[in-house]
Amino acid sequence: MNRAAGVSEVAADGGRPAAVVPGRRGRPRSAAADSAIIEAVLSLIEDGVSIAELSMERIAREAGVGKATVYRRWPGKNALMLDVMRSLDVPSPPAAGLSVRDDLVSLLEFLRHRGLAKRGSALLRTVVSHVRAQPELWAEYHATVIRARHEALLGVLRRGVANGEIRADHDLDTLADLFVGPMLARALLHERTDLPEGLPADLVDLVLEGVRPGVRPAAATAAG
Amino acid sequence: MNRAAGVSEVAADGGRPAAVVPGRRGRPRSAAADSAIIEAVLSLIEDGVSIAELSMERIAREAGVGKATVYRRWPGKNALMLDVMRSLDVPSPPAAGLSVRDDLVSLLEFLRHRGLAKRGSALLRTVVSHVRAQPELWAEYHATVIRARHEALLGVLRRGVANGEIRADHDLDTLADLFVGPMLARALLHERTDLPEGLPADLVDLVLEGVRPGVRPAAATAAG
DNA sequence: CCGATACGGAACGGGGCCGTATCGGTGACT
DNA sequence: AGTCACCGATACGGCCCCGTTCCGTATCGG
Repeated sequence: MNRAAGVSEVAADGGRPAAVVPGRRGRPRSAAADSAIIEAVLSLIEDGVSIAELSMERIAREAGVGKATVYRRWPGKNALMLDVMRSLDVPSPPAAGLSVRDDLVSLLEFLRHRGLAKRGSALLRTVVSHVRAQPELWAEYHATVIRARHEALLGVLRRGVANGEIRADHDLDTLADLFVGPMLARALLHERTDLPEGLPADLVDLVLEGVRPGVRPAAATAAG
Repeated sequence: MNRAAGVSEVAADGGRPAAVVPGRRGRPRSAAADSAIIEAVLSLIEDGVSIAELSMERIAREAGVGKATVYRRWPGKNALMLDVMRSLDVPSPPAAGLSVRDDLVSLLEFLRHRGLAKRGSALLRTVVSHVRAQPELWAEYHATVIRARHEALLGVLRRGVANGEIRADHDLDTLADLFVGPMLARALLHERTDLPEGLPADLVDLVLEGVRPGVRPAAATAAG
């Protein structure tokens, strides 16, 4: 566990089970092994095994795979974990194009399912905890996954600013946090970590309309 | 690391370096050792040592203390970490009593300093990551620290509902997340994890007034 | 067919940590 | 003065893990 995990072992190739070189001699890599290993990690974590208790040996055992087969694909646990994280990510939200409000809802809805949903939640929380605590891994994950999501959200917000649905007098990054943050808080801070069905819509409307009671017409109206 | 960390070793006494029994014979426990140990953990983490790399042996070494001295106080690493977390917590926010809006700001301001502030941030993030990943520890920490903060926030919100500053048509827990979540998002998701000075006030006003541009009595700026 | 590379399994030497025990010494009680 | 629990230090057996290397076998390209 404590053998001073190689710092740059991730940056090397960015992870990934090493695409098989086309003009390759000999027996090809088994795709089954690839997924068996990833699945083993996920399954162990889902069973409540903390990351600290995960060793390469145990992972290989659970996957029914030789240790060498794991090391042939990843240089170490960090690189493996990074791929596990990536495997939890899905390509991208479609970004429908309805009203900005609806886009926001579906973006948060996407978050609700992915990552923060019931089953995956223990899983993602555990993995994220580990990655978060390791600067190298975190930087990589941030650049890969989080930034993409953030950009998607920013896109929607920009559209909202352009068409007047979103106020223009604040930093867009801050506004983005207003939408994502409550989901995060709910998933991380409370005892029940599953996110109820209607939450995204509720949150979006609340954030849009504000917490103050004053009644608002749907669109802009000069009050006072 | 992987010796199946005793599950209930925390619940026993809830941690804490074992208050010295009054009618006690012999040499009393050294309070200096108590704090040296806690400080050692903090210092190591601040130096970027991941929790997985923290061993009781190393902690004792860093603290200039015999291993036995550590084990005399805490039954294991989990209990120790729990106390370390607690040591990061400060008694409580004063809860001033100005306008509800101002109370919210100072509550978030309190959060900004405590826990999420610059220096403590790496520290708290690391420790929290570890605790979060261990259900036993998390439950304990949640019951002790998080619940208290949440209740304080709920109190302010209730006052707001009573005097009309806060809308009454939503779950208070949800509203609470609206305020805390963005702070969390900012501290956890971004690359710069320090929270700028004016953030709490900005957030509170944004959440209160809403993200829609429609002009409101209190807010001047009308966009587009 | 042959050489190359993969596979699962097992073993290797090296190392760190766990939690306990045992030192000689120390200091606050009675 | 005497007692007794503390102190730091050191050592212990046991365990697990690391990352590599070696098997014998399987499966590809040439």
